[in-house]
Amino acid sequence: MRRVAQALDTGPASLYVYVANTAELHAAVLDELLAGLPEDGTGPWRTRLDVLLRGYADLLFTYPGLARSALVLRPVGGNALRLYDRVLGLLLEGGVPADRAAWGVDLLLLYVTSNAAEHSAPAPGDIDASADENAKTSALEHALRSADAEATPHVALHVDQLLGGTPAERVAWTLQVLITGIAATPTTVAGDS
Amino acid sequence: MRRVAQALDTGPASLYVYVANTAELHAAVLDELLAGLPEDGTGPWRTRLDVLLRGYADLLFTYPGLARSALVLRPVGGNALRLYDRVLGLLLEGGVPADRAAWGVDLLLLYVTSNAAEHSAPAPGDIDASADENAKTSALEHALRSADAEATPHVALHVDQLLGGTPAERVAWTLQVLITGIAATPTTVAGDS
DNA sequence: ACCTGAACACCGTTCAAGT
DNA sequence: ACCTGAACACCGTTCAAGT
Repeated sequence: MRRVAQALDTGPASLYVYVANTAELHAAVLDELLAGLPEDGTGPWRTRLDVLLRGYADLLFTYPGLARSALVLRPVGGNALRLYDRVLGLLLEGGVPADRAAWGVDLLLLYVTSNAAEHSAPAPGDIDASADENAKTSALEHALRSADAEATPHVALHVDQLLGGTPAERVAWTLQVLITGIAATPTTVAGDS
Repeated sequence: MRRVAQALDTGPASLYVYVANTAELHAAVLDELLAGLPEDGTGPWRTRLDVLLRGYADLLFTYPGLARSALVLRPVGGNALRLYDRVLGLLLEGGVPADRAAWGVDLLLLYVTSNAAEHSAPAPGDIDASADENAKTSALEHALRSADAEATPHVALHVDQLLGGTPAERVAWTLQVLITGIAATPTTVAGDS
């Protein structure tokens, strides 16, 4: 709030004329940015869904603070609704039954959002995000590699696979997992399909 | 930090003798709490996996601040490793190929963590979390119900399904989606299976 | 050597006082 | 009626000074 106010050459109190709190400000900024998502192209639905979700992911990676905000307070602005609609539309185009597709939208966007939030340094010391990222990765790697084979036999046996793959490979795999699972798993709710 | 220090009848500076920062303190507390997860029982692996993940979810729902911390800084303490090991072991027991199971552990725990973080009020005004929860739900419901049928036709057509299901039903469905997808989706990495 | 009081550098939010 | 300076009530972290 204080930084935004400063950029607008006023005091932080002035912002409260337009937004109720920081969460609302974040939501408004995010919805504005969502207008910049690439338009739908041509090609198979699966590819277009990938492009759309990656576009959203890129946006959230660029502004990790917004990813954290979007996680606790779901975006409900006009552009966010259009994003939901596009994801839902693509799943339906792919032949996913409506009830599964409806719940699946939530899951896909939750994954993209939380993945972006996860790979983000905590807000304050935002000076060197990639150094922080490396520190986190090597802390995890060290913990897994020095795992006790007695206490955690499966981890010890499969360290290389636990740590394997590039971030891009893992994201691609995870999206495939989600879409496959969504298409294959009936909901408990009766309804059209 | 200040609250913890006060509970220990000292100043906040004293804590920095034992931890480097707030993130480390959170990680230590979480790992301590993870020791209280229920032991593995008997029955089909799928049920035991559900019980384990729900136990973790309950813990994170009880301390939403820890869920947010665990999201940005992965737990790597001894008890966290045991949790990874148990989840990995159960997937392997279920016949999931090792490479998929290894990546799947990450995804399952990310989902549980981010779901807990999502359903948590922002830290400061933690007075009435359920009121905040209701406000968020009705804001989402209102946004979806008043969706423009022109701009977002799929959303307009499937509002009831988008909003349908109890939280418990959605969690159960999502876990099924994840496990189904994990078991069915080959990784891009060559290796044992 | 180990601990800590006090200060530093921030936050978001409120409200009385201004125009 | 609309805007905002200044204050309030917090944070996490540092470091010089104490024991």
